[in-house]
Parts: sequence; C-alpha cells; structure tokens
Amino acid sequence: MNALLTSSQRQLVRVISTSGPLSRTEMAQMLGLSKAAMSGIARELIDLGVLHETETVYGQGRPSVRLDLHPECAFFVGISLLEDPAPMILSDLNGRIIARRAMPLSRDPNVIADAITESLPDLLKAHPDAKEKLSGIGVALSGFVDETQSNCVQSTLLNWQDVPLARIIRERSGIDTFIENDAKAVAVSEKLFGSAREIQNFSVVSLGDGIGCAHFIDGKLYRGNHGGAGEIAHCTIEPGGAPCRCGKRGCLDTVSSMKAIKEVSRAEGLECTSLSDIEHEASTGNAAAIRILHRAGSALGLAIANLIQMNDPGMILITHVEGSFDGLFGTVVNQAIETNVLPRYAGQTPIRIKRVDGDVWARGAASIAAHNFLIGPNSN
Amino acid sequence: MNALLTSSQRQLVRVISTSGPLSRTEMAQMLGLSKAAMSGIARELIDLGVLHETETVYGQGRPSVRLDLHPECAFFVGISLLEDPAPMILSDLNGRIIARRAMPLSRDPNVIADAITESLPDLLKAHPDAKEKLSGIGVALSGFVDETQSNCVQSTLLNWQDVPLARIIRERSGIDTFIENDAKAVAVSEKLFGSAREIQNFSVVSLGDGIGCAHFIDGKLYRGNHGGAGEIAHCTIEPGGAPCRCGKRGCLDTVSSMKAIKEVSRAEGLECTSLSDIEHEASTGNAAAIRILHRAGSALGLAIANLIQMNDPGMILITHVEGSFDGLFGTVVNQAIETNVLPRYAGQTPIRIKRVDGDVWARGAASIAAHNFLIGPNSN
DNA sequence: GACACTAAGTTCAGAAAATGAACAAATCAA
DNA sequence: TTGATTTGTTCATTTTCTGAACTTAGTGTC
Repeated sequence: MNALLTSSQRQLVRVISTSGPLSRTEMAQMLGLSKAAMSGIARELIDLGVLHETETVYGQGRPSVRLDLHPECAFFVGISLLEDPAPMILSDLNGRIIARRAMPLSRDPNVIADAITESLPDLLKAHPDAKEKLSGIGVALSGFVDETQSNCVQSTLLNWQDVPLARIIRERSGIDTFIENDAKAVAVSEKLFGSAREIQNFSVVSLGDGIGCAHFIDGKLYRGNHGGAGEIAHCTIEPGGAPCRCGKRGCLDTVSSMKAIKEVSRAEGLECTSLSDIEHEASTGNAAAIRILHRAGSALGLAIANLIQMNDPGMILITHVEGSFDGLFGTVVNQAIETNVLPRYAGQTPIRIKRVDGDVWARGAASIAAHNFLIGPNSN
Repeated sequence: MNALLTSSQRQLVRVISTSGPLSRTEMAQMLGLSKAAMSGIARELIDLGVLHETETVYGQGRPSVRLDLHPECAFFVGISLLEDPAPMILSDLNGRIIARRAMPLSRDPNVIADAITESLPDLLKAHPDAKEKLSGIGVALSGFVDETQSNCVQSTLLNWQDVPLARIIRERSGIDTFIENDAKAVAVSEKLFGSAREIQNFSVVSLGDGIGCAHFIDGKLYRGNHGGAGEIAHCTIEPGGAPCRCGKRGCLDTVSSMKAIKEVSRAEGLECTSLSDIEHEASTGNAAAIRILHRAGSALGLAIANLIQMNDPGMILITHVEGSFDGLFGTVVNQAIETNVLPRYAGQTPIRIKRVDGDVWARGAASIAAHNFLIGPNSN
C-alpha cells in the first residue's frame, strides 16, 4: 500500500510524521508547493485513509484545519529477541500497544521466523482491522545490523554472523520485515513516538546489563560506516583498567553496566542482587557500595560528557530498566557530566532520564517497521 | 547565477559535485529520472557553461560520455583569519589555487570587510574570467559559527561575540559571503576537493597550536545543536589533570596540542621550539622528551579511538602543520588508537595523515563558498 | 568488412504534476 | 453588518517528466 503512494504523497506523510499535525497551508510552505497542489495531495491521502482532519485552529481569518496521520491506517508488529520468552506486540501508527503476546526465543533464525508466523494469527485475533492493515514486522536484537535493516552482521548474544533474518521472516510470513539493534530501535521509537519527536540531534544511552547507545543526527538514525556508531560501551574510560570481554581494557562496560556493578559488588562481598540494593547499602553509609556507585557513575558521566563534546546533541536520553536515577548513582552521573563538559555548554544539553518497562524493546522493534512505512528505507 | 537554476538542474549539479563525473544515464538512475528528462537538463547545463563533457567510457554498446562540472564556471575567494597577514586565495571550482595575496589582519569586522573589498581587484587583476564569474567569498576563523554560516557566535582569538561578519562583507563587497570555523572549513574542502570526496562519514582532526575537529555525517557537515560538534579538544582525557583555559581540567588540549607540548617541554627544561626539536631529542634518548611525546600521543590516540567508537567514521584525517608523523609522536598516536578501539574494528577505520601548508585555511575558506554554490546553504 | 548486438543518448507526442489567479468559506474585529 | 483576513478549492495554463521509437557509436563474430 505504501508503494502505491506518489512521491509527493510520501513527502507529505514524512513531514507530518516528523513535525506532527499541520494545516494544508503550513505543509505547502514546508514542501515548497503551492496551496493548489497541496489541496489535491491532501484529499488523495484523506481518501486513502492515511490522513484525517483533527483540530481546528482559530486565529485571524479562516481557521486552519490540522491534518494528522490516521493512527489506524497501518499496524505493526514488534518483537524483542532480548528476552526469553520473546515479547511480541501489535501497535498502531501512534505507537500505542494494542495487543501483546510472547513466543519462545531461539537461536535458529528459521525457528524464530516460524514462531513469529505461527504467533501472528493469535496476536491479530481480536483485531480484524489490524490484520487487514498489517504493514510491517520489526525485530530488535542485540548485535550489529547492516544499513538495509535486513541482515544481522554479528550478534554475540545470539551467536550469529551474517544472518539475513529479515529476509527469512519476510519469506515465511509474507510481511515486510526489518530488524534493528536494540538501542537504535529505542532511539527510533523515541523519535517517532516519544520525547524526541521534535529534536533533530539526540543520543539515547540505554543502561541495562550492557550499555547501548544510538545517535540521531539531522533527524536520521546514524549507524556509522560499519554499523558501529554508538558503541559507547567500549570507549576506554579507565586506561589500563580491568579486561573487558571485548579484548581490550578499561571499557565503560566493565565499570558502569548493571552487570559490572553487580559483579564488582559481589567481588567486594556485598550481598546485593540489584541496583536498588546497592543504592540502599550506600545510603546507609556502606563505604564499598558508595565507592562502587561513585566509580560507575563518574565513568558513565565522563563518557556522556565526551559524547556531548564530540557531537553536541540537542538531548541525551538515558533509559534504564533497573533501579532509579534518584539515588547516588544518578547524582554522580549528572555531576560527572557537568564537570566534564565545556563550562560554556554546561547545562545546555538536556539530560532526560526515562525508566522503561519490559515493552521498550518490542515497542522499539515495532517503531522500526513504522519508520520504514512512514519514512521509507533509504530516506530519499 | 546559481539562483537561476531549476531544482532539477541544482540536483544534478549536486550529484556530480558529490559523486564526480557521471554519464547522463547514470545520473538519470541516481536521480530517479528518465533518460529523456536527463537529456534535456544536461543540455541546458552544458549550454549554461556549468557542465562539460569529459572522458568517453567504452564498454559494450554505445560508449558513455561523462559529464563534469566545468572548473571555470565559477570562482571563489577564500580568506583565513588565523594568521597575520591573512592569506587570501582565488580558486576555481576544482579547488585549484589561481592567485594568492595577503591582507592585514584586524579584529574589527568593518576593517576586515574593507580590507577584503580593497584587495579583491588586485587578486582578480590577471584573471578577467574569474572577475566576471566570482561566485562567493569564504572566510575561515577560529571560533563558533552558526548554521547560517553568517554569524560568528563566539571567537576567543578575535574576541568576538555574535558578529555578523558574512553580512558585513556581503554588504561591502556585493558578493555572496559565508564564514566557517577553521576545522569545519578544512573538512568541507577535503570533502569537495580532497581525499574524502567519496566518503560519506569522516572526521578531520586538525593538529596545530590548538586541536580542531569536524565531522561529516551522511555526506553533510554536522555542526551539532549549538555549533559545538567536534569540540574534541575539550574532551576530558586525564580526569583531574591540569587546568585548561576553558575552565575545566584534563582536556585533550592541555596535553596534545602543539602549544601544550611546547609548554610542557619548556617547563621540563627542554630547549625546544618546535615539535621536530622535541622529536629529535627523543630520538637521542632524552627521557623527558620521550615522556612528553608519549603522553601527548597516547592522549590524542585515546581521544581519536573514542571518536571512532562513538561515531564509527569511514575515515579519520589528521592534518598537521608542524613536524611530521613519522616520529615517536605519530607512532604512539597510531598505537593508542589501535589499543583503544574494539578489536573487532581495529584497523577498519583508515587513519590518514596529511601535512598541510599555509594555504589550508584559505583553501578551506574558499571551499565554503564553493560548497554554498554547489550544494546550497540548506542542502534541501 | 558485413553483420548482429548492445547500450547511450535524442526526439517528440502525450501524460502527469505544479502553478497562478480568482474565488468560496470561515472566522474576527469594529 | 461590514470589512479584513486567512484557509482552502477550483480550473485553465504551464512546466516537467515519461514512454516508446529512434539514432548513434561503439564491440564482437564470422
């Protein structure tokens, strides 16, 4: 259905999806078209059910009518391969989750494709509308994905090397499928549906067992020359520090990831199984806990400060699954950012913290499909 | 003249300027146009003197004729405000320097504008062709420039704050003028004329008294949200290290800039006035010299490695005015990059070293004008 | 060297898309 | 109620692009 749109129609969809609801006149200006041309294109898209009229804005003169994407003109499935069982969601064009299922995780791409295909009818059961307008499947995974969003170049977690997962799923299910790295998927979902809608340049730092990061630059996801942009976890933060599983030493990952924090705690004899536990110990004055959180927070803050210095983003979004950022750890991170950023720019880059639930990855995955529907793969 | 081009014509110019000479058929494919449309557009541009036919490529079937920009269809003036006297060059569309002058440097934008305007006739004297087709003036300076490439937001060297230099020069001279930060100007000139023509993502690190850096991302100069992208010089590289003039501590600038290296050498009692001197001392076994170069090289290498980790560029271009990269310093830099980059990616990012002469900044400045002529200011 | 074969580039009628100008519609302000 | 103002529509006209047939300039083969 998306392929049936003319290039002007696609442009219009793109503008609305990045700028939100707009009047016909505003869009005409943004696209450099005449009001006459806009009028026609808008009507076509309304007739196709892609756009619909929303609020009326009153000012001087005839009020303008904002057009927005019809949230139910397309539906998407998102699957996260980061947990077992793998969460699976059905979302509309606004990123709203409509249905939720889970499927067993596997390392065999064929098994995954089959599991997805078999789970689809159940996921879509109560939603005949979505069944008909299902426009794409997105998959989030830990690893590197190439720029076609079709091949997984490498994944340690899944033990993959050049697996054309999207193609396999596409063949089994018959539905347009795209895969993406976990952090990059979250960045896309924040850009489409979240707090970054109007920000052209921002970076997402996702804090969990590992540390992920993704950049949006000039309104586009930036994946780098080998798909490795955002590999902040393996920035050297303590030269000559502890060996990392990547082969080098002193990576941020060895200091500030939840996994690292917990391991160091255990090594120091703390009986803690979660960040909250350690935070609690620290608040009661446990020197080891304080030291650990301080070290982890300073390292993460320094890495983020360096990121700000290098790329000058308009926002840093830190997402975390575990614990909270109100304790010592969060305080130290913020402090470290402040002290390591050019004083001239200190406080200029908003740092937003977002506690995310178990749906993030699946929602991110769905947003990859949505992005391909709205913006297209090559962003031309 | 540029404003007279239709949007298709501009697109074509843009494609050629980024991809080099192409046949009509190739361009038709790249722009998604029919051969018929291309034929017409190409003829128009040839008639206008913007394009010309170059080599003929023989294959199966009728040979294709590559079209390229006519190097003499536009000329540009570039001025560097980094030295006194300020170098001033005249270049063609290939970046070839045709004439060279110098003018006295001033901190008063009006005086600069007058000096440029007065120097122009002399610069253009022997080149009536260039006089007629002069299409823009570019100015490179040390400091922050806004995204319109018209205002200098801040310059420590020139002691400026929000100076609309481009507008002033434009008014005096009557010629389209754009200004740019020094490192960013060099990056643009490398993209247009240098070794980065076909690379979409790369970073330039310019090593001189200070350390500058600029990123090209997805084929575009990336300036960041506040124009501060590439401020690698003030990444914290030695936490808690020596105080920097920026107000914080341990910045790369305090360790690896030529100024810092020389200052530390002097403080350590070495009688050295240039990098070559220190390199020479090191090669004769002077422990202090070795230590200084090692520290500076490791720091710069680490910063570049972090840059590679974060942005995964397709190339790093290190430009340096002074000394050479064949000695200890260069070796240590390369080593530090290797050891601090994910082993998986080690050696994957080409590091090119370029010794630049006194023309770099003025040539970079001219390329800013050329870029605005070829690609346009907003890159739509 | 004649012949088919291939692919580049051109031509031109016709289709598609965008424009400009006039106009209808919906509100505010007085 | 009237005028001002701005949105959005309509339609004839212009601009731009396409498709298909054609010309051109080579290669490869016998």
